[in-house]
Amino acid sequence: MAVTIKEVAQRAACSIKTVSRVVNDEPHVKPALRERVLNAITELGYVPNISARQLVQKKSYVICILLHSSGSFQSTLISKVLDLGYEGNYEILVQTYYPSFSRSRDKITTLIQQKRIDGLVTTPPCDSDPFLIDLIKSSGIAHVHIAPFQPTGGTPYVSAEDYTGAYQMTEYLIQKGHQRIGCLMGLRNHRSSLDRLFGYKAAVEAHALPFDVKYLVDSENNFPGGYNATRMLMSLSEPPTAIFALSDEAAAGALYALNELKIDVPGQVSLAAFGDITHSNEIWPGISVVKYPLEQIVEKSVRMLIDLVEGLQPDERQVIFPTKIIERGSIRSIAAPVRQDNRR
Amino acid sequence: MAVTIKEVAQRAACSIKTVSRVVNDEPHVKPALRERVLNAITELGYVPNISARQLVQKKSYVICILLHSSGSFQSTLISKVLDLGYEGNYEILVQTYYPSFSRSRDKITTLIQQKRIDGLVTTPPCDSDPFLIDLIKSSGIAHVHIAPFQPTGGTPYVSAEDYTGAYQMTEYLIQKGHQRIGCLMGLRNHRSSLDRLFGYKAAVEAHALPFDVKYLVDSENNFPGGYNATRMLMSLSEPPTAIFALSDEAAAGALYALNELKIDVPGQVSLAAFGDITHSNEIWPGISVVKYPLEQIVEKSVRMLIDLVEGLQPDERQVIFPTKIIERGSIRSIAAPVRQDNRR
DNA sequence: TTAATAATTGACAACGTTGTCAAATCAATT
DNA sequence: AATTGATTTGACAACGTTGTCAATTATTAA
Repeated sequence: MAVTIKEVAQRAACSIKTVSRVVNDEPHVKPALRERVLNAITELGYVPNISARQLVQKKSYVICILLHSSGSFQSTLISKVLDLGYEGNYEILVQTYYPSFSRSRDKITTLIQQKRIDGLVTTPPCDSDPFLIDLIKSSGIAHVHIAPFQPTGGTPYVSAEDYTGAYQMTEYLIQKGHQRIGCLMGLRNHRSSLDRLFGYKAAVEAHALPFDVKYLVDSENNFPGGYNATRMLMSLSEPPTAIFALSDEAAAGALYALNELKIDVPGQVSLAAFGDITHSNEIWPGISVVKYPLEQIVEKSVRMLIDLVEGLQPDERQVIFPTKIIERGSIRSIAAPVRQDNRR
Repeated sequence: MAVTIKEVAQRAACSIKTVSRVVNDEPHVKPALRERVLNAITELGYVPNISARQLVQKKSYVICILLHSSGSFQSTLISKVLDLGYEGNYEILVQTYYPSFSRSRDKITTLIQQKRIDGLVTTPPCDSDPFLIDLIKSSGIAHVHIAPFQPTGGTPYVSAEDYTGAYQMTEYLIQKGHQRIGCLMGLRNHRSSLDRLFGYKAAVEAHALPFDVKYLVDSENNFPGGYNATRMLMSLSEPPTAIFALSDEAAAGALYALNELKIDVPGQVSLAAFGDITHSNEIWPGISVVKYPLEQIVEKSVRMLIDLVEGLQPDERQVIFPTKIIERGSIRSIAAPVRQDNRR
């Protein structure tokens, strides 16, 4: 049915190897012959059979990106990855991975063993699963990792300035006169969230503000988390004048809670967020954010992985993208009140 | 490096063909020998090479689902699809497709020509691209289609009761005493939205209410669309007492607009939506909806596709799932006012 | 027991490509 | 013109499976 390399060779009156060379842009074919082969290819509508190539090259030309679950972070990531699928020879297989879930483990094991994938990009918290890390190590499959640290020594990774970004936003709030800054932090087992928290804390301390644990509220990185944490913050005897949510979703919950409490933003309370990953500006217009450059991170990690798969040593093995503050009007300057404590 | 079928055969002292039979659960192997082969397989850690199998069977064991762009509909769909990837022999390749975009066309053409995919699930509006439909037809690739009609005669499809669901919700609102029901409709080239609109219209007319075009507002299926349309509706001299948004995102925009206008939901205006696709109940708690069974649809369409790929004629070629109304408290009964017109 | 039939097993040729290496051709130098 | 060396080309063996069909063995019927 399908046209094979043999038929092309016949038509171009040369050997199949020559056709192969032309198809793969290898040198050592004279222009005239190359032309003849190219013509034969178009005339016959020849398309190389990938399975045969895979068989002999022991390569699947499929790379895989592992995700934990699907939320807004994931959906942005996925859409970026899917668009990368337009490039090059590689198909991109997206697969969910739930740590300690045996079906996840079986699936990824099979994918690797059957050589259906040449490489793997992981995102937290997948990389904290020892089984997965062991599997990757022992199989020797190419691996790049999206997160602010190395799960296994020396694994290349791509990340953003979580610490610095949070530090800068906190400092910015302080410079606007805020002294009581509530912080909606994410889960403690998520390294990015932790780094952001450290950045917040460092900025507060650097400016000799009282670091008060009561302004630090645990909250999952989602809407109800931000909602509940904000209700709690605003019920304090000395409520914060600014709230810094370490995720988009928590910020959305915070905004909702403030609306409900008839607290004007930014009139009465300023709001800042870390993320801007979802189309948050469309859904919740006007929240000032530290932009997390997810799209750049995803693109870079895939490109690094392809380099690794192709045996090129990437020039960088750790890439950290800068963050930046985007002002959208949810932060207001307030007159700095007289400092109460911390004056020695 | 990797263990091959040959080595297993050697160890089990039989032919490679016998090993193949055991691996593929074919008959005609005596229990004792089968046992021996199975042992050899575990002892050596043998895993069949998929590329070789692909080569000889002319089958990729990858199926593809095409999407237009990434939004919340897409993200739910994707996460469902990704979880289906835990089953069976097929990997699922998710690929964006933008009608009339040449890179999209090249990509899908290549995927099909290189036999990297065995089958294809399409979602609107991809299926309205004549190039894609032609390609699918001429290549003869297996195809299932998520939408309320057939783009090409006889293509199997999976869908939901868009018309009936909208009819029922509208009727429900009417029974609650509402006579002026605003409708935020989606784009007119999206067949599902159209069907919903027809359902709304039919219900209004069936109850002898005045069908007034001013209550029918164009709005893209997103937040700003719903926001703007609602502002417009509420500025009418006789604003609606209920708003029916034909998508989740538009409903979110509507709720935001109503909040901004200090209009209580459901105290002053009732709100209903069609969708519940996103985790809308978490993000915008309490909107009453017609549930669109996206997850069932996706699962069914993939299973149908696999059946088609395997040459099984699926028993159903059109599957339409029912919708249902979920009350979450955004709809209020109002005393039926005296009918003004329509009394003859 | 023998013949006929059914079940089991294996030898070997595909599948369509790329890698290896030898042969053939060409260009450059003596 | 002969020799050398580089370039171009091709023959053929992988790659690891499954499909075909023949050979073998077991089972049944006469």
